[in-house]
Amino acid sequence: MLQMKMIYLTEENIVNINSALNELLVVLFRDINEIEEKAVRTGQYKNMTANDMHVIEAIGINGAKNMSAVAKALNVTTGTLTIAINSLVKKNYVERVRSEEDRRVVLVSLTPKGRKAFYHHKKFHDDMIDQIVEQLDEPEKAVLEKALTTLAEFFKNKK
Amino acid sequence: MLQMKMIYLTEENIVNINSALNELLVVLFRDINEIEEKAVRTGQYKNMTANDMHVIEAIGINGAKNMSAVAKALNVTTGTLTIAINSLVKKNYVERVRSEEDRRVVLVSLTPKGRKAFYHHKKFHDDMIDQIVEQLDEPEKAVLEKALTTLAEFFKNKK
DNA sequence: AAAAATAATTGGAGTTTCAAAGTATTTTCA
DNA sequence: TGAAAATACTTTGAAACTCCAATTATTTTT
Repeated sequence: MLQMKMIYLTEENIVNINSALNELLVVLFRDINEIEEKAVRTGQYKNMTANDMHVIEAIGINGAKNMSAVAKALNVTTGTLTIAINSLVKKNYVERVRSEEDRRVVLVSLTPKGRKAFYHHKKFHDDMIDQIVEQLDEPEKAVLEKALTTLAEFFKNKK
Repeated sequence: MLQMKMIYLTEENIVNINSALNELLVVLFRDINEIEEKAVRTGQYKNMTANDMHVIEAIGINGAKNMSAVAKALNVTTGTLTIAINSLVKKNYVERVRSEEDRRVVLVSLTPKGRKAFYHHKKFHDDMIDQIVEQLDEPEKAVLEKALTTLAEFFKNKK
């Protein structure tokens, strides 16, 4: 497969692109989480908080994880996670069992309801990406990937 | 000015781009706010929370704004904003004066210290955009803008 | 064994949030 | 004009989330 792409730019276009980019990124930064939360907290997931979603995402659907690992992934203390898990267990999104191999360890995993919530959240991401990607041809996707990689790199350095 | 760009893609590249894009966006979404907060809370701004930054950004540097307008811009109740402003006044980032024209109205504006914080935060955004933009040529910037516009559009529909 | 280390929970204190009630002021209109 | 309604903001009370430090239970080290 082979593609060729030509883009013609005027001076005026170029001047505007930088400030447009700036504005877009600022808006996205400011609203991203809020919008995601609103989009995900619908229907049967009304009683899930943004925090609940993050914890569910961190536990994931690949079997049980211990508290320390999940807390580390979320960048919170285990004390904080204990409280979050208490609430998720009460709401029946998460199951909590003590490890047989090491009785100090507590393993958390998603219940069927928790897994459904996980996929519901994932769908938001997938839809978003689909919508972006379907507007772009392959060379454009390659460019976007490059830009996002740069962005990710910028963040990694700041961390 | 005129530019011409050619990109050749193999089948394999194309398959990987979608999943790479997906992963990048997910990572950016998850970490954006946390990283921004860490990047901004340095040196003399150590005692500023992410919340403080948002309020300072919403007040801006173009004169005083009343509480309702700022609360609306931030998508919080005025009660919530009152508490945030209490803290910012105590920390000397914000000044609060009652309007002479309408004594019900409270006007908030940034102190010199608040304006410095505003520019400090702005610098983070500017640096980030510079770093991305300097890696891209003009046609590439146009593609990035297109993708971000799509993303912003996606959000607007979800709101 | 006793001491040290590890994993998680608990308790206390501080923020941030909202909804609802309260206060002060201005506008409406009868 | 002056009572009622509307507006702008603050306060209060309750819930959610956070951390740090203390505690409990268990395992590892020496």
